[in-house]
Amino acid sequence: MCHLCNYEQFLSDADLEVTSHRLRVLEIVGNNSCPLAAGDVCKILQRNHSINRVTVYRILDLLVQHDVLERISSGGRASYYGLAPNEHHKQHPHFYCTSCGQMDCLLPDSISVDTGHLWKTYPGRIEKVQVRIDGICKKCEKGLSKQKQRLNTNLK
Amino acid sequence: MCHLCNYEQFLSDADLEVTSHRLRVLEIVGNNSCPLAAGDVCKILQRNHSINRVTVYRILDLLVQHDVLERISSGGRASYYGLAPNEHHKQHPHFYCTSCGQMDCLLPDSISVDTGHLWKTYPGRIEKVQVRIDGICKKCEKGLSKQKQRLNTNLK
DNA sequence: TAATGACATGCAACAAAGTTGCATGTGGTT
DNA sequence: AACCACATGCAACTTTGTTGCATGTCATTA
Repeated sequence: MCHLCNYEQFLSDADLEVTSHRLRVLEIVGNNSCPLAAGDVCKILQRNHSINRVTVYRILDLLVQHDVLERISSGGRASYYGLAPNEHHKQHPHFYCTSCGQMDCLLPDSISVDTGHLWKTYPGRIEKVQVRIDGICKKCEKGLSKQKQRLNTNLK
Repeated sequence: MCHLCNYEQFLSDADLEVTSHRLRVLEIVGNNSCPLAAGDVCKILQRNHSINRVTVYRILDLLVQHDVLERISSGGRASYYGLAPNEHHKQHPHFYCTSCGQMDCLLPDSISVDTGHLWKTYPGRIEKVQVRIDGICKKCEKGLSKQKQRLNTNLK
């Protein structure tokens, strides 16, 4: 989402050792225009480097725990990852295409949500409010792709 | 969610053959106060009847396709199922407890979402706006349960 | 320099949730 | 009775992720 970010700084600010694997995972997720599934990150990394699938999962978990990345659930089975909201990246909703599995970021204020009442009245602890739009993306509507188009074009 | 519903009617209105398995799956989901995962539906059914896991998945899929049920994605790995919005059941947001996996229904107007602008401007087809609150439910906050409490108490 | 310890990574096996292909059962129609 | 459509069962498979343990790496200390 951003080529201006200093990813090394992100890691050390989060008290994480800076390793090449961690940096690469973070760069791939951070520089991508839309959230990526763990499997996608794997595939992209393995085009040029050798890295174990499990390591990718562990790094993603670690980065989510330390609030560097955000885990975004989709209408499908995989979780997606994007940069966590920070001073340069406002929280925003996402669009999930149920046809090709592509997940897009929407503008932060394309949808307004008022959760004020719930925060005041809900008896448990609220950690995150997630808004997701499901539907069919432009490309799929035009019939440019039937299924999992992203996996065949962007990746692999 | 409702004991006033005529589930047989729901099935035939959706042009679906009424079988005992389908009716039982629909009753279990429909009469439960919160959405259930496919595995939960299985366990509940298998307390009194013999039914194959795959059949439960297929029936749930079928009912979602015919807009009798709604598939609700959680912050976890499983999908949850509840009655689809209809004249007696307004669409509403859900609360997902990341500790015990319990998913609760919130009141339809506990959160207000304005998607008007997006509907007018988004270049694809919007099918569903899903709002989910993630957090820790009351029971878990009180330490009444560590993990997967629901599976140990309500079910099984 | 060698030993130590902390932690990052790799690898194999496992697990949960869901899907697929094919066989069998069932109920209505010819 | 023969046939057909469709519901269900069963085994095997897939995807996504997790766990336990072995190994590698690097900084610190003896």
